[in-house]
Amino acid sequence: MEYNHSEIEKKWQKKWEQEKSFKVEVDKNKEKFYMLVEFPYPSGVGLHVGHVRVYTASDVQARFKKAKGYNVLFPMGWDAFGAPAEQYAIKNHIHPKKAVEENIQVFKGQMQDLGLAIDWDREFSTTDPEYYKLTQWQFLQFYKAGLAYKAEKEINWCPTCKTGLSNEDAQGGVCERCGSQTTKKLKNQWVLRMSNYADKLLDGLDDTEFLDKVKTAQINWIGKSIGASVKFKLKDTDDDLEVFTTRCDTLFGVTFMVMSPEHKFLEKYKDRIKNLEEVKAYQEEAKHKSEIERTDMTKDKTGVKLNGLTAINPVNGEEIEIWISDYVLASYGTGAIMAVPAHDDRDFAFATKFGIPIVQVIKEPNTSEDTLSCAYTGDGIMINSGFLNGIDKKEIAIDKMITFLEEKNIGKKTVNYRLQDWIFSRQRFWGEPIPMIHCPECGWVPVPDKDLPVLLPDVQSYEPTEDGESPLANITDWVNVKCPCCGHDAKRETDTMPNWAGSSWYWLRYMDPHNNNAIASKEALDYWGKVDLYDGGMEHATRHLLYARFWNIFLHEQGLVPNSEPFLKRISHGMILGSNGEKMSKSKGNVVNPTDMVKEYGADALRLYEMFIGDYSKDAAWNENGLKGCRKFLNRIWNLQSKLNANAGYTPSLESIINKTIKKVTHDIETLDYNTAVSALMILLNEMDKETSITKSDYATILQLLNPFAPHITEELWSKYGNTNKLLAYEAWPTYDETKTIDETIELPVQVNGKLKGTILIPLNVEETYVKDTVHTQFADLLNGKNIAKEIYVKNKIFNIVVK
RNA sequence: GCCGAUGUGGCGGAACUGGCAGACGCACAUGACUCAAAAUCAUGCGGGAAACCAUGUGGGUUCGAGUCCCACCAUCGGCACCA
Repeated sequence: MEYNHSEIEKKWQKKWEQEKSFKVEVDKNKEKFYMLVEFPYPSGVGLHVGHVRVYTASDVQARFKKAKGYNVLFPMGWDAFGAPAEQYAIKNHIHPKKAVEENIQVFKGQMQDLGLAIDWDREFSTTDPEYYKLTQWQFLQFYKAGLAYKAEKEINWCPTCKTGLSNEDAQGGVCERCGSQTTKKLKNQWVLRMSNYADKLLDGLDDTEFLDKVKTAQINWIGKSIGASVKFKLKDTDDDLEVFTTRCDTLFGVTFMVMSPEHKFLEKYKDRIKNLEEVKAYQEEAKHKSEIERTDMTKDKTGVKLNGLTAINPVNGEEIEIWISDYVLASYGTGAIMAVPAHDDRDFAFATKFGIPIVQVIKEPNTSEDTLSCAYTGDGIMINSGFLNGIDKKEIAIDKMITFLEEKNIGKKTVNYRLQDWIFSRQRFWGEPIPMIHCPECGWVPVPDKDLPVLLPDVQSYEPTEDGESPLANITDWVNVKCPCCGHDAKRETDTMPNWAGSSWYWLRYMDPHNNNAIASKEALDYWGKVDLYDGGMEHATRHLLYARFWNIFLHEQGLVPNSEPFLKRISHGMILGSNGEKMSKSKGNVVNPTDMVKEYGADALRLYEMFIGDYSKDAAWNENGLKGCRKFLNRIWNLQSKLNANAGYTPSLESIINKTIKKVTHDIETLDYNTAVSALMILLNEMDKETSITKSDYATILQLLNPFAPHITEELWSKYGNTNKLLAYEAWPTYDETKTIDETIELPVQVNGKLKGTILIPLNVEETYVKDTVHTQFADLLNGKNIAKEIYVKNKIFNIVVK
């Protein structure tokens, strides 16, 4: 017999809503648990079955922790600024605000159909003026702390989106919004000083329980590297050409230097450069290359020698030629390097191509000194290196060189980071306006707090402009204002914030979402504290997660939030792939719509299936037959009601398996092993089905254990057969008796030479002689005429006989 | 190139600190019910006639290895002309 899922699911969803079953308030008598899942962009296409997996897993945690007695905060909201909403609006010729409203309704409806235990009273969108007022206010705190500045910067530029991008948004030279190749463009930008926080972002990881791969991704992105800065005198000038190196021990092997094509000395000393035309041509060429072309390692090295400029090696006074090449990046270190071709692959390739001398300073073991067919980068004895000669450990040589450089004041120990400041300006319409005003008299002036929020104006066209200006720049009514300082005519900043701004503090807002005066009340911030469990995709490991931590560390320093680190534990989930094992996409025709699945099989079956589909952290391919199987399981749970008898307590023959299952499901939910938790429930059902009848207690327990996965059907059956009149959603999690999870008789495997020959039944913890006798009796045939060399008994585990 | 992860039946996947490999589900096969089909229920289901052989490949440690060690192969992910 099948149950009517639509009827039951609607019934309980309505009940939970009416009773506000999942509404939560600060309650200091209870321990809190904050379950956070990344809030979605409400795009036009609706929920993906991948969302269902993540939200269900979070919901299982939320319901489970609630049943365990925690005060659970499980909120949801909308990250609605940024590309998807804007693209959808442009395509459908509606205002982004309207598009967002429509899409939120679709998303929310789909989430409610899943029966998620969300406190909807805490819902908000990053595009709500009440919310972005506070985003703007926080930007101003960065500004006032000297951490937001406007600067002419070489930035990543997406020619398709016509907007600037941060380094994080242009990873690998590809625009995160549209996938186009990015180029470099010099632009006046708002920037946040995130690089000042590199060490704090690294050290803070120790206070988290992030997955190792998440930590590693962040550590790689921050890219801390310890070395030395060294000054090379520019011959016949007062300037030094400063470089950063991690191998200052090879300083005697420097035979040339390389500046990036953007280096400022090229402009400063253009009069001295004799081949300026050639240099200019090279600079121009570099400028027009995309990031991908520039960083393509397979291409040949290119470069131009600067005629008329030379440097002096500070350790031996030798004159060194200077080149420019695009393999040196303007954005890292000092934008110039000392080249040691004997011991660096890139420098070696460059020197070989252009016929520059190569001086070996580290002796490669077991070779003669003059056979260098490629750069040698290993350990060896220092040679041709003056006071370093004979040292055979690079650490010692480096230390000695740093001491020398510092004594002579020509260099010092330096730390460099790959992490750069956060380019915070976007030339797009659909984002938070940056609340700054430019006055010809006063310069940049922050919008006073009382004038926040700076609302987005209603406009005719929100398409990006050709000239790289924000679409807001054309709206003169909006742009022209009086200076808040002196009253002079002034202009608003027309750039908007990146979509990462709104998501950089949203978890704080959930704590107290209707507070008109502050991010959240002190009471709420103190009580809810850190997010206990934060679920999100790996694609955010070096973007959202880095920005959010940076933002929170800053707020903490300002005394605005109690913790420096916002998230205790970060986990990531695998994707749901199409049935062909490929990523779901319209063009591949393998998209599964969760709404169709809910209609046909029910939300409970869909939830259960997505929890059962496989290891939560790994990708899994969709298989509708698997979903059918889970629906079948729920039908069998439903039909179990026909087997109920009037006996009290657990059925004796089921007592052990019930206790074991409570233990396993509890453990597996805690360790996020949802698939094995579901499997344990299936095993329990199979056992119950074998009985001719079961008790109400038997039934009640399996319903409770199943409840986090399939909340509707269990709630319905609980209302008929449960132990209490309360909703199952309010019931405490079942407990188990450890002694009842232990079997008194065990089946012991018996091996001969490590190969399984059979099993014997023995009482638990029985003495070894008994086991030995039993084995010898039961396996007499096998042992007959054999020479027993050794017998190994591992208590209650195995009996192994070694024969010759 | 560096760092990390993964590799188990036809498929998704189980297997705690080394101790019965393949739990659970799907698919498949046979049977029951049915005029028939679907649904449901029951049984079987890694290979091999068997001894045995099987957890990417080749070695090793061990009474015993999916699990530990060494080498390699493959796939995926992160970083990458980062000095």
